[in-house]
Amino acid sequence: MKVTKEKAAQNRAALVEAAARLFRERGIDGVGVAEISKEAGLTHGALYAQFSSKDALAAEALAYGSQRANRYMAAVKKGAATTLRDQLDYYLSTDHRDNLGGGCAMAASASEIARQADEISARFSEGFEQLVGIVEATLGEGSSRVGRHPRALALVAAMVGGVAVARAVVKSRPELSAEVLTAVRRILAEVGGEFRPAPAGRAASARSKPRRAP
Amino acid sequence: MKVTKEKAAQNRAALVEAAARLFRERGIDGVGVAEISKEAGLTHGALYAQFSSKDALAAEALAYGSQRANRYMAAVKKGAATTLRDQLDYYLSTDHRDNLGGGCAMAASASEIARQADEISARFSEGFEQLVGIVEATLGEGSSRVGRHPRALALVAAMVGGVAVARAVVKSRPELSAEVLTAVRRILAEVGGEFRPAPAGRAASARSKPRRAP
DNA sequence: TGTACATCAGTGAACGCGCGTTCACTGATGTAC
DNA sequence: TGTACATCAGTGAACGCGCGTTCACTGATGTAC
Repeated sequence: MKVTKEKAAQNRAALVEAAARLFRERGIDGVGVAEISKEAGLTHGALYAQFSSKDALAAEALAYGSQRANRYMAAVKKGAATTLRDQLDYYLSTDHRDNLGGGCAMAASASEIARQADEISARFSEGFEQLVGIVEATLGEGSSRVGRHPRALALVAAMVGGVAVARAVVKSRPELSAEVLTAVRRILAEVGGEFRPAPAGRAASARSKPRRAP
Repeated sequence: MKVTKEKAAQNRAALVEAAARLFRERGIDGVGVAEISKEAGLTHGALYAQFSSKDALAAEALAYGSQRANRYMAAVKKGAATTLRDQLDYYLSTDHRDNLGGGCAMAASASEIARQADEISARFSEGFEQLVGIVEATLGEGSSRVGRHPRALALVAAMVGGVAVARAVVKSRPELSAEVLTAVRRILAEVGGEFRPAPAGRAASARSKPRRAP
């Protein structure tokens, strides 16, 4: 039966929300349209009244999830300016690692996206660029020879890889998983320019090495 | 009909090789046992004479693929010692990005592994640690406060993330994909200690910033 | 405001299909004598 | 070395199952008059 426009919009939103969570938890190919519909309190027929295909829903769910997660990243620290350190502490935390369904969609699906429909990978690219912009805004000057924008690209790619790897190894090697998160967090803080090595002195002349020949 | 032990071993190897390639190209859930068997010149029944399940084959295929790929990484530069730069140039190349089936199994499957059977994620962890060891062996001293081992953990996680992200965005944003590879390559070379910023001078006093307060 | 009716979101049965796995069977291998 | 036979890798039909998608139908909504 027909429902009010308002109710129909609510149903559509419920489908997107359920899909966003389930796809992150179990992958796009790992969840069926029946389960998504049921989770949203509907039948699978209703899904096809709202979306032309499962792929179309997946694309919208990815865009929705990215918006939501990126908004969170942009304001991790409540009531004060968010720094790169705050972002890294959240993104590369065990909490985020263990929260598949509620975390970053890119970390949850990075290596699967290449095999998905074009509309899905296009939404991934948009979410990625948006997160790069958010991270870039917090970058310090640092000591790197690499500019801010490419540094932000590398940071986000490394953050995605860090969480994906930490999730992949956590079942068999939980300590290794935590070490990966910590290592990536520390290295990226240095790259981002918040930590900087002491410029000289620091009992370090024995450590200094001649610069690599070209 | 029965075949010689030698032929049976060849058939088993052909199954593992076909599975390793196909799983990397299309994901473990994206390839059926029928296709793997056909690719190896057998029927799916033969697969079950060699392996107890698809998951068991996937675990062995992942181990096989990791061995193969890591052996390559350990000796990228032919006829001379392989440096970190050689490894980064290969791993973060467009060639590697575009060679799903022949490249690193971790980059191809990182975000899917968390959802797979325990035996599969255990093989991932082993391959990851092995690659960390290979990369660690080429690390320079660098200017980082972070030790060699955690630096190697972060490097490999970032390499995996860089290739996974580059693959995810290449269909919709090929230039962005190339930029990601280049950015990650340059940043990781710095982290690895092969590039180091000029310690002082270099028309840089205006660039230097006071160290962050604790 | 009241009535008539076209619209269309949602239902649920049905579609063809490919999945992983099982199993009775085949027949060359390789062992026991 | 020659013969008898148990082994078992591989075949191919069949299994139940869940998948994405379609479609005839329902009935409250919302519009036209």
